[in-house]
Formats: sequence, structure tokens, C-alpha cells
Amino acid sequence: MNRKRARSSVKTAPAAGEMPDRLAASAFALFSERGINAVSLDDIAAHAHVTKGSLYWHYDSKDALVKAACAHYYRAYNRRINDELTDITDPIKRLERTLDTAVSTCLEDRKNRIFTTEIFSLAVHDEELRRSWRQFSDSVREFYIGLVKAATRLATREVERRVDFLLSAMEGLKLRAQYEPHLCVSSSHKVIVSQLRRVALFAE
Amino acid sequence: MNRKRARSSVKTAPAAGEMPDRLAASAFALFSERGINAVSLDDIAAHAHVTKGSLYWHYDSKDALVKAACAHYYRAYNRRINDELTDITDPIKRLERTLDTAVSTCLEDRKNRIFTTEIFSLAVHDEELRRSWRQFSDSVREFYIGLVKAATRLATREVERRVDFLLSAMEGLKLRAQYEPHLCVSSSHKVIVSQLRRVALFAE
DNA sequence: CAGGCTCCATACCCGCTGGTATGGTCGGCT
DNA sequence: AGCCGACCATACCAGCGGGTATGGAGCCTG
Repeated sequence: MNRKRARSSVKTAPAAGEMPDRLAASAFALFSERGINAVSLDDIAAHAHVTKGSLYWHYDSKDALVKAACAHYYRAYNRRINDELTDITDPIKRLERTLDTAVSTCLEDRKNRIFTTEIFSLAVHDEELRRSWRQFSDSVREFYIGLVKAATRLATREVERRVDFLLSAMEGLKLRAQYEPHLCVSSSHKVIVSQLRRVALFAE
Repeated sequence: MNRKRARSSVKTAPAAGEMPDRLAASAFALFSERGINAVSLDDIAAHAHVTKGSLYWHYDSKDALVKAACAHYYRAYNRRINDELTDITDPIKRLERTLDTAVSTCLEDRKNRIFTTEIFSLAVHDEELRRSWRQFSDSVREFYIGLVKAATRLATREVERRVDFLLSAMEGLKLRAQYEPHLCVSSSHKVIVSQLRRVALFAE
């Protein structure tokens, strides 16, 4: 809080300079594996091949590292979702592709599940983290609204309702997948995607 | 692990005997307010008007207390859901009533949200807790399957799919409600219930 | 009454972890 | 050269909280 003022100044550092990112990546990697409060700052520093002393030069607290790990997660999410849709133009296909990969992620991406679960439980008691997540979630929501709108030409209000329902279902799916193995068999993947598709596309 | 062998024996204790329940209730109350790892055993003991020494006579570890708090939660859930449906006989009405109260719980019951969120984040790394929650979740699933079956006369397989979708949507709703205030306004309540209703009842 | 059991309180330990104090190295600037 | 600031390592602290050792008070039994 008191020391370390420049840091965001000239950033003339020629050789290094990517330490904050490396630390955030290490934090994310460990958090999404063992859980946040099972990971010590020494662990993170060791994973990034530095020591806690230097870690504290870049981040003021463990909280700051958690926020940085979140930012890391947001970036990765956005990047993945954009990569997925390049060279797909048909609106329906774009929506279907998005739903398909989203369901895959929910059912298979264990790191994603663990990390979001941890963040949710922290966000309950951390206003700032909640706002951060809300901002991310809103951007995802807008993205989906755009997809559904392009694919259906429904009224905005109706699209919002459907997207909210979609997102809730996928978030819940992610949660339940971790203790309901019958959801993770490949046959249910198709069923779930078609259910989501119906919610998004079908007329009243 | 080594001491305390009887405990589950004759249970002749005349006056007391409800200490374990009181401790579990205190644990649940505090866990669902401040979060599990923000609550110390001293806090729980104080809330139950005893000391940590006596707490450790009834429970071997904090883990055991968490499991007991879960059992407390399971019981409360089952009791509430049963009370809700007495003197409602029409199958459709039973389903609608259940969905309505479920959505209310997701959107309003803050303690419920916090507790389940905490349990999920612990269950990621605790096999036993995961199994315990899975058993509870299965019983809830069977309950919903019974409701939908009675209301629609669909094939079992199709009912299971719809119920899984319903439960995912509600679980996700509970999560998103804590950082998406626009979901908690009373107008969206009706919309969500009708969406769930459609998933459960409408023909292909 | 002696012994044992249940149940609870007091007092204490100690490892773990977030956080700090401090000092050293290197590269740039005047 | 000589200072300064960015960057990182070493060593250390301190408090919190899970867990333990121990010692009762009450009751039941022989």
C-alpha cells in the first residue's frame, strides 16, 4: 500500500517485464488445480521460479494475485471463444458451434470448473471480486445476446430472457458435472446441446 | 481417531444428548453466513455456548463438522419440500408449486446460496463430501422425476433428460443470482418459472 | 465409597502462511 | 565514477486456528 509507486511508469525494463504475467499464470495454474486457499504464496513463487520476496514487489497481497488470476482467466476465455468462431458466417452455425464448445468445456474442462467454483465462493464475501466477475459475465451475456439475435430476429427482451436461461443452465451444468458422472458421458453431450438450442431458437 | 469409542453406543444420556445437533446447527448457521474457512472452531463452539474442548468430544475434526452441517442442510431441504406439497393433489399443480418455491429459494435465500457454494468448492477436493452431496442430489433428482412423470406421462428417459436440464438451470440460477441483481427482480421470477415449466411439460 | 464413564472446561502447543525488513545486484543516467 | 531506482533473494516475524493434554463435575454401578 505504501511502497512501490512507479511500477506502472516507463516500463523501460528491456530483458524482463513479463514477471507479473508469469506470476498471474502460475497463480491461475495452481489455483485451478488445488484450490485457492490450499495454495500458499510460496507455492506460487516457486512455480514461477522466484521467491516470495520478489512476488511481493509485483503484487501487494494474495487478494491482488487472485484478481490477476481472474484477469488471466477472462482473457483466455475471450480468446478461445473468438478463435472458435473465425471463418463461420452463418448465424445459426455460429450459435450452434458456441453452444457445442461451451458444453464441452462445462463437462470436460476440470481446471475451468475448479477455478470458477473457487472464485464464486470467494466472491460471496468480496464486493470487488463480485463486480469484476459481473463485468466479465455481462460481456459474455452480450456476446450470447448478439449470437441469438442474429440467429432468430426475436425482440431484444425475449432474447435476453432466453440467454439468461441458457447461461444459467450451462453454469449449473458445470457445477453438477463434478459430482454427477452420468452427465459426462458422450451421449448426453448431444442431448444437452439440442436442449439449449431449443431454448435459444424455438418459437413460443 | 484413537480416543472416543463409545459415543454411538447406548446413548443413555438422559438430560442432554442433543449437543451434536446443536453443534451442527451452529456450524451450519455460521458457515452459511461467513463461509466455511472464515469460521473457526472457537466461533462454532461459542455460538453453541460451549468450548472447543467439548466440541472435540463430539466431532473428531472440522471436516466432520462440515459433514454434519451438510446433513443438517439435507434434512431441512427435504422437510421444506415435503411441507410445501401437502394437500396438493393435482400433478401439474404440484410441479408448478415446486418450481415456484425452488426459484424463490434460488433468488432470495442467501444462506442457501452461500452454503451450497462453499460446499461445492470443498467437494472438489474431498471425495467423501462429493459422494455425500451426490447422494442428496440424486434423491432430489428422483423427486423431480416423480413429479414430471406424474404430470406428463412421458417416457422415463425423456423425463430424466428434462429433469437434468431443470436442475442444472436452477443450480446455475442460484449461482448467477449472487452477482446478477437483474435476475432477482420480481418480474423475472415469473418468466423463469414459466421457462422451467415449458422445459418440463411441453411436447417435443 | 470406590471406580468408571460421559460430557464439558481450561490451558496449551505448534505448524502454516500471509506479510515485512533488509540487503544485494544490475543497468541506466548525469 | 557514482548515485539511483528497478528487481529479486534471504531471513524473519507474528498471529491465527486446528488439534491435544488434562482435569474436573456429575451420574451410574457394584
